[in-house]
Amino acid sequence: MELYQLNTFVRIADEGSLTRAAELLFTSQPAISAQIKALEDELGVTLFERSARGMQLTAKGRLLYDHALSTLDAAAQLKNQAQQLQQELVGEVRIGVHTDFEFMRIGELHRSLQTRHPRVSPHFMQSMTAQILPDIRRGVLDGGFFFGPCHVADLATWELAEVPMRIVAPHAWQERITEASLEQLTQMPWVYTSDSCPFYQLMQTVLGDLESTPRRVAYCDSEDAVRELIRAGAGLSLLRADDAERLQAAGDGLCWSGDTPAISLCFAVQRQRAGEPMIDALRSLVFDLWQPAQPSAGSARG
Amino acid sequence: MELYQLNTFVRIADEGSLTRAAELLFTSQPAISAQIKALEDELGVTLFERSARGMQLTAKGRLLYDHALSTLDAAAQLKNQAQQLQQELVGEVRIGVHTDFEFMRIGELHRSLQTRHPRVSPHFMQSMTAQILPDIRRGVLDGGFFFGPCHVADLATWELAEVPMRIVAPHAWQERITEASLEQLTQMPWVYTSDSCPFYQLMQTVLGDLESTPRRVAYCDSEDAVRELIRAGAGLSLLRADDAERLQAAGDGLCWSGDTPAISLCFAVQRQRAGEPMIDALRSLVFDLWQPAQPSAGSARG
DNA sequence: AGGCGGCGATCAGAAATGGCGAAGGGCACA
DNA sequence: TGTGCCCTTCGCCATTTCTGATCGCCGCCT
Repeated sequence: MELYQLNTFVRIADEGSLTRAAELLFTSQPAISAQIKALEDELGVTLFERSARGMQLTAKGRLLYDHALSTLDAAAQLKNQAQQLQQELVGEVRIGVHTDFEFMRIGELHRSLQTRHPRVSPHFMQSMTAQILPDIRRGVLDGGFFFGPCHVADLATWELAEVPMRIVAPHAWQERITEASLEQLTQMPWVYTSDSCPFYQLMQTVLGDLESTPRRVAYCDSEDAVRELIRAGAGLSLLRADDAERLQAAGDGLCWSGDTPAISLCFAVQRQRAGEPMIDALRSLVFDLWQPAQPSAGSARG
Repeated sequence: MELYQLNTFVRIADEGSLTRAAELLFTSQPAISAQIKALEDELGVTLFERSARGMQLTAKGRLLYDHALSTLDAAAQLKNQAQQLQQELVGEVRIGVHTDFEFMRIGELHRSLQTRHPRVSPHFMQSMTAQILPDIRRGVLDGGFFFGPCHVADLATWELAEVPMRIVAPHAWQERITEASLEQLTQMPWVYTSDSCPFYQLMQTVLGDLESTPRRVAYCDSEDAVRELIRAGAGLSLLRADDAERLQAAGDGLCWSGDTPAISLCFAVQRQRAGEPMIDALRSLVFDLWQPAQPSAGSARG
């Protein structure tokens, strides 16, 4: 029993005539005669009464007709679903997020993903730059945000924005910080991040040129820990400007007034997966959200 | 897209391996590989991810899997239904009933039919012997009861029972009837039935031998009319014994005490349809109900 | 009553399709 | 680096399916 036979079956039943059904099915009359014969043989049921005026369902045929219809219906639904899925993205994407979700506008990203690709379910995994890049490499993540430097040899990366930074001190250090030079800040105790962290590299850039190396009183991996240590009066550190100002507004820290270089907010995917529809859609949505000045900056070209 | 492809599809999905699925389907591995390839091409959707460990559903494949299952399910239901219908009788039977339904135990017949052949819906059509036999001939009725003589040239008939008859007179004729001879009854006015009615023939049998032909004051077609005319005092007539006694009990008539020949209750179907399962089942149920002495009496042999 | 037209069944040959075994390439695991 | 497993591809064969012609049947029209 095959679908083409069932289709023929209902067609003949609807038309009441084998000959007319054959025309509608763009085939010959003997062909579908044989199909029905085979179907009747297999089912062990006479489906039609043959007469000089055509073919008419028997009582049993009428009962089986409904089942044939629903079978064909289910098959049609399958084809429809497939048709829809053809153009549609389906599956999961795992996206690494290296800093707080609010700043990264993950809510907006999620909303636009849901709208444009409703069958894609995103996993937003909070992590750190130092974790995210190897996870993308290993395929644990499909894409991820990170803080620059943007160029990463073996990944496709794009710079999304420049994020202003601030040097922040504990609140109690007001008189020591105000008017202090960068040189003078170096003498004070610093809360450092691990050396794989881009903040570390930024600190090296800012402080590394000076003669005196800064005093490191602590190392930590997360911005949250940095904030907490500043709040606790442990030492100075670098924070995103918006973060730093919030800290200052809450009376938990002080922003140093001098210039501080910005850091690049970047996005990365595996280079060899850059052409995949899912990856491409993800990149496209991230771009829509962040509107980077040069859409394909960074190492994506290389 | 055909059912065998869908079957292969779910089999591979369940097994997670094309090779194992091929074994279970008693076919070769290249064969079902081609089937899936054709299915994927037709649907425009990649159903499986191929790896060195086997085949695994893609996200889209997982969505289509359910539809494939329900299609196969509907097809299986069709086959089951057909399987059941193979041994089952389905359709309508039209049965002619020549006298009142209660006497003919139509309720019981209906019940046994419903029990043994639930998909058969009977039409019980009240009629008269003179109508029923031609209706069977013409195929308007599939079978029917009638009053004998049982032998009907071109039909298959069976005698079910001997039904005792009575000569019944109006209630007011008590003194005229009691002790009257058949010869004397003939002198009185008679309610006759049409000459195609077996009651007529029975009357002819009973009265025809006598010298004096009976006085016919009325002709009518239905037993109901006969009863009513007796009740109204119009004349004598023949009735089924049970009917006659009920009439007498109600004070509406008098049973003549002399002997009256019985009439045969018979059942008929078209001779050439005697082998059809539906006809045969009907006959069988009628026999179960009436338990005739010689199951295949009458002209069924001839 | 007889001929005509339409319908489904059947048949032989042709076309298409599905299946098989062998060979090939990729990946994991040892 | 080699071995084994797994899916794909290829050429060939067997079976199925389709086609066009023909037949027999029945209802309808003349």
